[in-house]
Amino acid sequence: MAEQLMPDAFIDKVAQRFKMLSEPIRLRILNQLQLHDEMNVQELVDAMQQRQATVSKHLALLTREGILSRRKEGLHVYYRLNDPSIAGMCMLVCARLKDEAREHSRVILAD
Amino acid sequence: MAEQLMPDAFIDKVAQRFKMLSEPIRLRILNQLQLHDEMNVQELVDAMQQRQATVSKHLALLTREGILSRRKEGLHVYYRLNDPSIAGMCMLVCARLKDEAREHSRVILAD
DNA sequence: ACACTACATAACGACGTAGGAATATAACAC
DNA sequence: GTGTTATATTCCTACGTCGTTATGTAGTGT
Repeated sequence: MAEQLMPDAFIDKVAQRFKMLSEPIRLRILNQLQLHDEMNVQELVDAMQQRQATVSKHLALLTREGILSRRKEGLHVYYRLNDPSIAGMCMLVCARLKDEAREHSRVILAD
Repeated sequence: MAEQLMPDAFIDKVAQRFKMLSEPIRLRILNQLQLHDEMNVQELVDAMQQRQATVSKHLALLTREGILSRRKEGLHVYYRLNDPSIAGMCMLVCARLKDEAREHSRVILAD
């Protein structure tokens, strides 16, 4: 008999963590921060093509969740990735999506 | 320079996948299906303590997303986990949450 | 045919959260 | 102090999705 995926007591927190990763703009922010170790808000605003308020709000969410760290330096605030599990999660999902795509095309071709 | 977490073209699909995992009730369904390989709707309704319509809708979402598979047998419909990446994702998140909790208590104790 | 069961779906209201505009706050320069 | 810049926050509206209720549909049995 297989074990549980997660303890019942963790379910709400796990759901919350996944929710933080369920917005494309937040994933794009994480993607940027993976490329450039550290970025300030304006740099992210430029990269995201989104309003400063919008970016700031997502940064606040990700930081409260522990996914980003925040470092203030003068007028600027620098963010960086603070969750070593993120990379693995994204890799897992991407690999799975590729598998699905491959499987799907195989089925299509089999017709 | 680190690589991207995911290709830009995948971002929307990755976000969608995470969104499917961002509801406690859906995680509880996945947890049940991990324990009992295959369950029909009524069995899941009983385990979830939720209305049949509610459970059916979440099952439909997870199935359309490719996370569950569906097998009809007479009047009953049996669902099972169909995404081998789910277990790894949940493990990663849970491990991370535990790390955070440990780190947090360390900080607290250090005061 | 009718009745019953298991499940799916539609219509509805409630709530959460996204983005936009405006405003507040903080740090610097003068 | 005033002014300016970088960032955070508040208020608002719009939209998505949750759960509930009611109804539809498919399969079985008589």
